[in-house]
Amino acid sequence: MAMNERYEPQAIEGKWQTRWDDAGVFRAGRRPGAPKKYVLEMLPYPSGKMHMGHVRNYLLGDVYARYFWMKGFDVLHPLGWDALGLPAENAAIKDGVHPAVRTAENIASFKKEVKSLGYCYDWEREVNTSDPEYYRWNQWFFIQMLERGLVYRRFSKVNWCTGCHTVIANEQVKDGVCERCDSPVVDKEMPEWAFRITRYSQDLLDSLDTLTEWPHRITAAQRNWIGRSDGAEADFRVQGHDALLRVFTTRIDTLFGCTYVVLAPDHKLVAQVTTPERRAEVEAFAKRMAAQSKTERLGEGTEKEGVFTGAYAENPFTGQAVPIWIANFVLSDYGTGAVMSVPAHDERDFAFARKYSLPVKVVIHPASGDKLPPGDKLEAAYTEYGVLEDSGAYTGQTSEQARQAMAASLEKDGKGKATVTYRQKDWGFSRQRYWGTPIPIVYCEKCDPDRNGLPVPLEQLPVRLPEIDTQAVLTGKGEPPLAKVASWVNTTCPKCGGPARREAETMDTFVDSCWYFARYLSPHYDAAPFDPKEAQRFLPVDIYVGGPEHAVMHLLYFRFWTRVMKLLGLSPVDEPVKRLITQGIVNGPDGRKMSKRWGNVVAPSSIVQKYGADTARAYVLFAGPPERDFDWSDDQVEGVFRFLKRVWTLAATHQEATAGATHDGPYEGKALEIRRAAHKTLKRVGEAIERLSFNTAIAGIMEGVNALYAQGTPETAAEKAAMAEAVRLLAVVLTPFAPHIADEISEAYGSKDFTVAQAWPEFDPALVVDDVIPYAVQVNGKLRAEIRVAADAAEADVRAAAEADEKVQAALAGKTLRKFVFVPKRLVNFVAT
RNA sequence: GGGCGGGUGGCGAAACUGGUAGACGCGCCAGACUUAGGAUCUGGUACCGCAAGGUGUGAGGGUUCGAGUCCCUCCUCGCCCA
Repeated sequence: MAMNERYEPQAIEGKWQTRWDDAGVFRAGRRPGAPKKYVLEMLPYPSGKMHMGHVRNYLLGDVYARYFWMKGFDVLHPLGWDALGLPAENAAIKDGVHPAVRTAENIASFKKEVKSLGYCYDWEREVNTSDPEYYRWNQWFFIQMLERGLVYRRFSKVNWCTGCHTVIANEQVKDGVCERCDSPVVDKEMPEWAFRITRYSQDLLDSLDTLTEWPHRITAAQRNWIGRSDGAEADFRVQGHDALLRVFTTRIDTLFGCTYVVLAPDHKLVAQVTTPERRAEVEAFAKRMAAQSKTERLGEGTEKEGVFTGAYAENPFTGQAVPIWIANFVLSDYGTGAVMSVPAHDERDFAFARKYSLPVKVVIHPASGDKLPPGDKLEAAYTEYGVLEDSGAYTGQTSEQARQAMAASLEKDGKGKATVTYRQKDWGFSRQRYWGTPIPIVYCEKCDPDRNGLPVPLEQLPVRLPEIDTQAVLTGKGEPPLAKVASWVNTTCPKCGGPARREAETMDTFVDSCWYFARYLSPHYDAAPFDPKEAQRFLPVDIYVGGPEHAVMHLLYFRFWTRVMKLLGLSPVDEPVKRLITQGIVNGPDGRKMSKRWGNVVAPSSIVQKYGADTARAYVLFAGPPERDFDWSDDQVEGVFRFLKRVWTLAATHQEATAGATHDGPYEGKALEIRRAAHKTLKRVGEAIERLSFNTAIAGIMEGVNALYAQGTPETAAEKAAMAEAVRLLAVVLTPFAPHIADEISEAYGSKDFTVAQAWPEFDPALVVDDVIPYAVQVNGKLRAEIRVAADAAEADVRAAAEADEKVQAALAGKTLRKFVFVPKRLVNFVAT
């Protein structure tokens, strides 16, 4: 069929999307004998409208998925919906629309937009986390984990968001406010359910070393978040009491410099050891601290403060008595909730000691250079490692030696030991919300008087969310919404059959995204969360694309869950993802984050409408490297559109004349140049894709198109055949970036198959090397001339050609040659004085 | 404060293991075709200079025949963690 003269994306894109769908070209499993690739983008929360961040995210995966199809792999590239969660419920509180209704609407419109960009998803595998057939497996995992001690109920201080009226995770607290709604977060004592992720802290840490294809910043963030710290515990005897005070320190080598110890205000020994005359002040202080949040207590500008308890503790090595204080900067849930203070060698302790006139004793000196002044003259804490002084038997040892020796000695005497602590805490996942996975637990007063909770029997899963009167139940206030649904919350005990109550809390939605990547393997499987046979075939994910903001939440939780799935015998892999790609942000044209507030939002739909999906795709990829942020530019979009028009015009111009052109003999002259341009482009684009350099891949195609234009109209049969081949190859290399125009051109040039179903051809090595190449000629490192010589010219020939150049001769005149540098196929350098 | 990234033309950016800095695109300038063009095509475009030539990758030093790239000191912007 003859191509239209004008490039009209609107006229072709919908057609190809329908054809791809109808033919099912993107269905995984079509090539059972071929090696697989699993390409995945992070599960989207379906807001009504797609934004550019989504477009970019899915494109990065899409380029790979298409490229891998063409490379002959069996590709799994699915998409689904993170459909439970707060935004839909918050909206319901405002306008009374049931979250399920709103979510369904949002998914429908979001999906329509996704489809308009021509992504190559296998829609047969779409999953929706709000479907009971999905969340029943959250419940199933919960029960399996409960049986294995990986889920437990605890009574603890939780982060309570005053805006969302729910508990949120540590990771969701930013600067003391909720990252979702910016409301203040306060500490609240509540019972909650938690995953024992800390059982895997060390493994999650060690295994980071195997994630060699993850961005360094992400593994670094996880390492930091897990926060392993190697330290020691030491017991101080409390004078006048039969009590030991256990402190945690990372600097046991400074123990001889300890001049006081500090307890967390809520440490359990405080009440016991405080002397009667200090009691009033200590209690008042503790009460004040209890009312403050963690961030208030530890915030940047917060003054260190504390009070003396009146009690004394004995240094386990020297027996020396030091006062016991309580202070705001010691937290009960880190380490042992008690620290030994060594003001000479810790900044915080130093500031505290100076404020309250406590003694400062120097016990570490720098390994080289001047010694420190005595404690009372010290101007700042010396916190580096060094050599011990005034430290009994350890004097003269280095910090490193003393850390080992002192911890060993404590352990031998039963006064302490070397320990490892982690900053990472267990993952509290109870949420006082409706639109989440019901926690499959019932409370029976008869069978379970301690209210530990009884698991719902597996055969009764899923525990479905009840139908509700939205306005009556979702008020945003008070007890968990499900507690108000009497017909649901009142149930029978699975053990005795008597009356019981259901757990009214729901799960954090991060649970959903922990294992969705495995559900895609067999989205309708009903014997387990997924089919282990498929896991053997498709796991791990080969390429995972998403935002770097998920460095420590989702990406840590789902690594944890991967371990659970292995433990349960479902999956064979240790890590979920081989290669992680974190994409940069698409900012507005003004350089600010796209936001309604700034009025700088560029809607993907408007770009698709005006220029077509191919332009939107190619522009977003051309704008810069995947990991980097970029500012939207309307002018650059125009430029990319212009490029696609050039591609179209090139193809349309030569279509008729080259149709059926064949040539058997060798190619020469213009025909050869056309073939060279095409094969060089093929090589360059393939290499750029492998390197994740999509912007230069597109630049390479642009160069190829420019080179073909420069060749003008093909005249001979050889030229026509070469041009037809070149246009077909152009369609091939365009496929990952601009698949619609690629298929349209390919079809017009006689192809019977989708470009994505064709093989990515091998370039002809003979066509990508030039016969004559330029050499740079330098004299003393400065460029003086450029010469063109045969590509296979020997050093002597290149040198002779270089010496023959006038400019080189001028530069060398009157000088003595000291050295000659020859870099094959690059440059020569005359070093002369 | 700690960790991690970045600083290259008027702008977005290229430059594989040290080897012609600025590919490709935008913008701008000129020309062609046009009644016209903000369509399209062709050419030019780092800076200074008429030119020869010189200078240039945040600043300063170093290693090297040769440094955007490696080493040291510093400035600056961004993100994450405190």
